[in-house]
Amino acid sequence: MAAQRGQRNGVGDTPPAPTAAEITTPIPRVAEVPAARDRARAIPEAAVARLAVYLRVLSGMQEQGAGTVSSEELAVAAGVNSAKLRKDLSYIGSYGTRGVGYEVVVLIEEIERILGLTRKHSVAVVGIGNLGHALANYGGFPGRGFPVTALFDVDPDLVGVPVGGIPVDHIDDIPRVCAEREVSIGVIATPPPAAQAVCDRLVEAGVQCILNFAPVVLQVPDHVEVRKVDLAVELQVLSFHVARRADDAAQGDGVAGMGPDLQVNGMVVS
Amino acid sequence: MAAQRGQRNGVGDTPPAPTAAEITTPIPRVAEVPAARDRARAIPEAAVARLAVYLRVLSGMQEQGAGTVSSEELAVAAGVNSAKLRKDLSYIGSYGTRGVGYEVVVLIEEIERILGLTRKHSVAVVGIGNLGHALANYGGFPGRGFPVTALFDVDPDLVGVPVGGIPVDHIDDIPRVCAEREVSIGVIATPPPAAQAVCDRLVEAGVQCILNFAPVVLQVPDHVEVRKVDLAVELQVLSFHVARRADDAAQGDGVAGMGPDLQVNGMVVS
DNA sequence: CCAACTTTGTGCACACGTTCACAAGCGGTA
DNA sequence: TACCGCTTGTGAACGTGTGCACAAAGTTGG
Ligand SMILES: NC(=O)c1ccc[n+]([C@@H]2O[C@H](COP(=O)([O-])OP(=O)(O)OC[C@H]3O[C@@H](n4cnc5c(N)ncnc54)[C@H](O)[C@@H]3O)[C@@H](O)[C@H]2O)c1
Ligand SMILES: NC(=O)c1ccc[n+]([C@@H]2O[C@H](COP(=O)([O-])OP(=O)(O)OC[C@H]3O[C@@H](n4cnc5c(N)ncnc54)[C@H](O)[C@@H]3O)[C@@H](O)[C@H]2O)c1
Repeated sequence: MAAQRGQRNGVGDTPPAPTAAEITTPIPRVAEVPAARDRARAIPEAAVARLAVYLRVLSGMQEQGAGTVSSEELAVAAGVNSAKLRKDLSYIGSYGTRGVGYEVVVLIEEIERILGLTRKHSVAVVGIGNLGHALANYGGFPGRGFPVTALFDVDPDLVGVPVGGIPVDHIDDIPRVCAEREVSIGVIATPPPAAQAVCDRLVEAGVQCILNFAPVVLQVPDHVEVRKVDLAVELQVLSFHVARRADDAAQGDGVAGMGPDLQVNGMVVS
Repeated sequence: MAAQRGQRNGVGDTPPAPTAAEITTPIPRVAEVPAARDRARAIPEAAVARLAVYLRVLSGMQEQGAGTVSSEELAVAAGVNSAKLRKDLSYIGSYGTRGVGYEVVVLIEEIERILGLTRKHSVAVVGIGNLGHALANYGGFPGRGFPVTALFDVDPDLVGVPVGGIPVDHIDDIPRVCAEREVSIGVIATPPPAAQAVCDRLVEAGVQCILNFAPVVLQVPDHVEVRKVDLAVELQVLSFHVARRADDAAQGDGVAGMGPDLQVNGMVVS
């Protein structure tokens, strides 16, 4: 019976103290980032994900030699509306110049700081099958501050074999290897039945972040952050939209004719 | 001007009628899906994604021979709170029995119907590199109603080679092959610079849903639905949480001692 | 130095999503 | 039949996120 509320009970909610941020901040540090640290707590999850996107776009702009961007330009490039972009940026501070825009370099620095990218985050992949191989071979992570430093599998044929330049270790070595290489993010790419066990091992080894590709709901302690990538769910959501659209069309409403704007792209720059 | 964010603009809003459900619901139902279709429109995006998860969990329960589930059981298994689960289910209709729970079979049927899974959705993968191979070889999709029926690449060495049992076609054949095999979902797994061009080709070929793995913001017409899977963003969001947590620890604030409850994992089953 | 113009940063209202809490409905039992 | 305990379904409160619209702040040109 009963104690079911567990989830919200122990986790999500700010338990008793609504204070959170407006406390006087009793001089935790004289060093830089004075108020910014406090702000970090208040950044909406959705905004964090977008900041990562802005960062990527900004990097591209920097390579093309752009010195400054306006919120409008950046917004268009990132596929969001400019008000939202400015609000997102405001969560991390005020680094723009009114009448001008933002300095690309400054914005990159600040976003990286807020996202914790000033530090390298060592990544371990567990389950070196189809997906694990793809991840291990992918060159895009190290460049963005996420070096893949450890690979694990149970298959004895795989252990010792290097994949993407890194030899596969046996999962029994998770504790030792993760400690040695200071792994901070674990990626689970095992079959679903093995996922929870692997997750438990990673957590025991001190890994605090998990990216899970197995279609399973993982149970973890409060101090561990899990994000899941579930391709089947993505496909099903797409399927839902097709179905909804089909229904709309079947109903034969006036919108069907799609007069409003031709099919160039969903975004209007003006 | 204006139509900038096709995504939200065209869809989400409940136009005029707040009626929705509080009508007396006369005549529960004899003919199917009369009102249900209307409801489909009102299902929050977030709920749709969760319905897909419930569906997976229910399938597992069905295989284990379960006949009925209570919202509480299902909620725990799906990792959500039971009120949310019931609300989500209520969007698709009332298929439970008070005092008892839901019939697993019925729930599966209804969710599949709402998600449009009664129809098969043919999938095409474009870009048969690391990731494309993994996707093509993955056996989990066909079983869930998403048969991968076409593969495309530009690399002449790949064209004609079968991957996961399906021969790779050249991207110039996208229009023909997609039409022949009635592809309804396109998966983009090409390098970022090629993504937009590939997307345009798919759209031109009549594909209405795109799942994009390339870290690029795709521009599409309003009638095309795009979902993106951006692993770099996932990792960066995790990084953000590590950083935030590190800050919290550094601040050594009083919240640490809170001790409302220890609880090993977020969920209490009793 | 001022006026005109540009762009940021944000208060505010609204939309969306989550959670609570309870009446309504059902099965079982006396 | 009448009662009782259990579980659903949902109105309503609440919290989060989005977008508008504008004052503040800067730049440019005269
Ligand atoms: N491949 C895809 O495109 C794809 C798509 C969606 C979801 N997924 C999910 O990702 C996961 C991996 O998929 P895959 O196609 O790479 O599977 P796979 O079978 O190719 O690889 C699984 C790997 O995990 C290893 N393994 C098994 N048990 C293990 C354990 N206890 N500890 C460590 N390693 C173990 C196996 O030896 C194997 O190398 C699955 O959960 C799958 O559902 C994969
Ligand atoms: N591999 C991963 O784990 C991973 C992780 C995150 C993101 N991604 C993204 O997924 C995409 C694919 O990654 P990958 O590792 O498989 O890359 P890859 O280089 O291994 O494969 C890319 C494939 O696309 C093909 N290609 C190139 N241009 C094409 C075009 N115009 N039309 C069709 N095909 C074309 C290439 O021939 C190649 O086979 C990239 O955008 C990458 O950023 C991959």
